[in-house]
Amino acid sequence: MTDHLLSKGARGRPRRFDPNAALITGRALFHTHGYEALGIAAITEALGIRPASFYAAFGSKAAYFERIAEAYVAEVLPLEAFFRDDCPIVDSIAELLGEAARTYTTCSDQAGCLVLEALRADRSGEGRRIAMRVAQIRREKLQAFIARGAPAVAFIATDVVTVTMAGMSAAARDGVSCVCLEQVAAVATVGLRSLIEGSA
Amino acid sequence: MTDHLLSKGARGRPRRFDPNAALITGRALFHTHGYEALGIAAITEALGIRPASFYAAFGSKAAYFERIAEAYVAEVLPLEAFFRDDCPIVDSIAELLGEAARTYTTCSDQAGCLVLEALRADRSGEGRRIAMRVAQIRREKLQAFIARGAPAVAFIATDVVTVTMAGMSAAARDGVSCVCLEQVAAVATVGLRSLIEGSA
DNA sequence: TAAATTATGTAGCGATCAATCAATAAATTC
DNA sequence: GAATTTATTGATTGATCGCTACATAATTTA
Repeated sequence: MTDHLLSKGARGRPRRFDPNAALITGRALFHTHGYEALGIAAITEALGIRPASFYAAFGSKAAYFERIAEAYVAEVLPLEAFFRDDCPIVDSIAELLGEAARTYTTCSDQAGCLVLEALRADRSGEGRRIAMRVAQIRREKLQAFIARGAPAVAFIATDVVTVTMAGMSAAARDGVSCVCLEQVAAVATVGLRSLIEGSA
Repeated sequence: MTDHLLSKGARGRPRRFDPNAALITGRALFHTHGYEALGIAAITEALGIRPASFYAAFGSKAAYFERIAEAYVAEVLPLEAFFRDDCPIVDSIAELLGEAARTYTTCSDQAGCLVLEALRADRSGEGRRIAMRVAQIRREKLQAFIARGAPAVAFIATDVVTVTMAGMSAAARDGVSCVCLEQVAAVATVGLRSLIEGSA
């Protein structure tokens, strides 16, 4: 329980809070309020610590968010889990879009994708820079997966998936239900199937 | 040129700026920077006036934005221009999505839809409230148009169009090109055609 | 026990936010 | 010309932003 406080050979005064738990809490806070709208005051109050402790542990709000965003994409809708070589590419995409519909609507006050919504919320700030980088890495990974099964249309198919997921994330934020998004995902899949099979 | 200054029967000291021109300028500013990120200081500097003059003319930043947003939806991608009874509904949608692809990418520093991007940028503020209302009215109008040609699937088709346009606006903001978005629109149209024709 | 190290609490930094106040200037009406 | 009306200028207001300086507290190492 308090292992993190008494770690081996840690000199100096021990922390009174768990940085890992603080990342979990911060993830929920950023998902609910967005990057810009979530202030240090709200973060430190939720964590039960003072700003000085926050900055000693994480460096800056941007660095804190960056760690949270990277952990998020590694855990939520991991592309590796959807794209397997024994499965037609369009079926993988259909699964991904359907699961996105469900994931984006699981919690009403944390609707949509943490990264995609942060990307939209910031126009030029540090939050956008971070979300942009994380989203871009994910996009390239997605394109590589699609290229294995449909190289001729990998670029455009990636754009379609990206646009659809961004739109679904936005719609989820606006209150669109899970079943509606699942239907949207199904319609998008029809178009993608036509695109991919037409290129075979 | 200065007609607005010398309007008939206007008592009191005349304005030194044109409110209509200020709305045009503000539209470009909001489109570029977003609602939250655009401050009164930047607005008044761009208009060449002092904050007090701005508030005397428009009341508040929110009211200023509301007038701009309403003028925007009335002018940009007007639904009435796309949906005519002598035209299959899916063709109207295809035209709308294609034109959205072009509109959203005409100016790189004003990419995407002014209203949809404002909707995404604000999580709970006044900007979101306004953009939400404007977008909702537009959504209902779109659904009514689609229902005339495809009543059985009007709701889901409206969701598909809404999600696609929100995603295209986001992608345009992130630098996706016009031709890419046109291809995305074409793929989405394939799915919609299947949906609508399957319900006939 | 002394020195070194690290985290904490308190307090506040300068900047920016939307919005406003009082005083003044410029027009019309009487 | 005097009164009225409206817009202007200039200086702020209180709140909040991300962030930090400083002294103190709590731990390890020597």
